[in-house]
Amino acid sequence: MDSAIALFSKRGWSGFTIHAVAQMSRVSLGSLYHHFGSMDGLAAATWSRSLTRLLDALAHACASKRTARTSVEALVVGYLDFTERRRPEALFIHAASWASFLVEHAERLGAEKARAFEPLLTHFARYVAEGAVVRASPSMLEMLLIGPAAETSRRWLALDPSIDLDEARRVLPAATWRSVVGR
Amino acid sequence: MDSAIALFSKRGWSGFTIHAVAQMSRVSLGSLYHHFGSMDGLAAATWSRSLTRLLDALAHACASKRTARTSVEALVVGYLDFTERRRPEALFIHAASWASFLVEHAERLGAEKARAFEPLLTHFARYVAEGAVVRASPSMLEMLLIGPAAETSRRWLALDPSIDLDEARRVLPAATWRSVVGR
DNA sequence: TGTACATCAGTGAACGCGCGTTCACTGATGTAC
DNA sequence: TGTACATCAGTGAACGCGCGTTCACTGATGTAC
Repeated sequence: MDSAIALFSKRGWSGFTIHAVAQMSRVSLGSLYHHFGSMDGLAAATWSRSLTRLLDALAHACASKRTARTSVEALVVGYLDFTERRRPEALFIHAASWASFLVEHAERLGAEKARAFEPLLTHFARYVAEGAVVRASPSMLEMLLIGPAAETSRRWLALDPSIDLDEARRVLPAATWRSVVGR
Repeated sequence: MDSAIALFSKRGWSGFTIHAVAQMSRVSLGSLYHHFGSMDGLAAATWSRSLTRLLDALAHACASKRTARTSVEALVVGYLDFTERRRPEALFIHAASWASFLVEHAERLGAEKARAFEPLLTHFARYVAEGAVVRASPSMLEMLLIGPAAETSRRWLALDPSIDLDEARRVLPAATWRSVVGR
C-alpha cells in the first residue's frame, strides 16, 4: 500500500498499475492477488487506510479542545496540516474520489469511513445540541466545516501556485468559524 | 463532446474510450483524431467547454446583483443549480480534476479558465476594495466562496444519499456570506 | 468558364503495447491422532 | 515424538482483451491563372 501511494504520487494514474506496485514493493503479483483479490481490492484497501488516517488525525486535533470555536479551528488547521505533511496520501484520497473501485467496494468502504468518522460526529454533536453552532443536518455542517479547507487542499495538491497553505491557516479557521457559529 | 460527457456520466472512466465516443457520436475514429489530435485532446476540449459553461453560469448569476451579499448568495445558488441541472457536465468537471490530460494541456486550459473566470473576478473586486468582504487573496476568497458549494456538489454527484441540494440552497448561501463578510 | 492542383475533412481496418488476471506450482506452517 | 495431511503464503511466466493510435485512402472544397 505504501508503494501504491508512492507510485500514484509520482506518476499519477498512468503509473498506478499492479505490475508497478509489485515491482516497487518487491511483492510478487501472485502474492498481491492472494491478499487483495484484485487491483481494485488493493486500491480500495489503500484508499481506506489513507482516509482513516486523515479522519483519525482530525479527531485527534479536536479531541483536546473544549469549546466549539477552538474545535472548529483545530479541525480546519488539522485538515491543512494533514494535506501538507502527508501529501501523497492526501492526494490519493482526493484523486480516487471518482475511481471505479470506490463504487465496487462502496458498502465496505462506507462502513469503514463511518466508523472512523464517528468520534468527530460525537465531538461536534454536543456543540450542535448546545446551539453553539448552526442548526443544520450533520452533512451540511460537515460541508461548511471542511468545504473551504478541502477545496484549498485540492488546489494545493494540484500544484496551483496561487494557493499558500500558510495563508490558508491564517484565514480559513476564523472564516469557517464565522460560517457555522450559532445564533 | 456531448457523447464523451454522456458516456462518462453513464459508465464512468471505464466507458470513457475513444472507440465508445466514435460509436456513440457516429463520428469515425479518424475524424476524431483529425479534429482533436488524441484522446487526451478530446478530453481536454470537453473539459474546457464544460468548465467555461459553469463559469459563465456563475458570472451570469452574479451579473445583475448590486450588493456583496446578494452576489455571494447568487454565486452559491448558481453553483448548486448548475450541479443539479447539468449533472453530467458537473460530474465531468469534478472527476477530471486529476486526469492526465489536465497536466498535459495545463497551459492552454489554464488560459481558457482564466478568461472565463475574469468577469467574476471583476465583479467581486469592487466589494473587496470597498471592504464589504474580507481582505484576503483572491484565491482564498474563492476557496471560501465556492468551498462549501463545491464540496456539497461533489458529494451529491457521488450519490451520497445524505446530501440534499434543497437544504444546501437554504443553508449554504447565508453561511457562506457570514464567512466572507468584512469587518 | 475550364483546368490543374492543393488543402481540408473524413474513413475504418489493422496494429501493437500494456494492462489485469490466471494458474500450476513450491515451500512453510498448522492440525490430528 | 512421529507421520500424514490440510491449509496458507507466496511465485512469476503466460495469456488475452481492449485500448489509443496509425495510415493509406476517398471525396469535397478552395485557389491560381
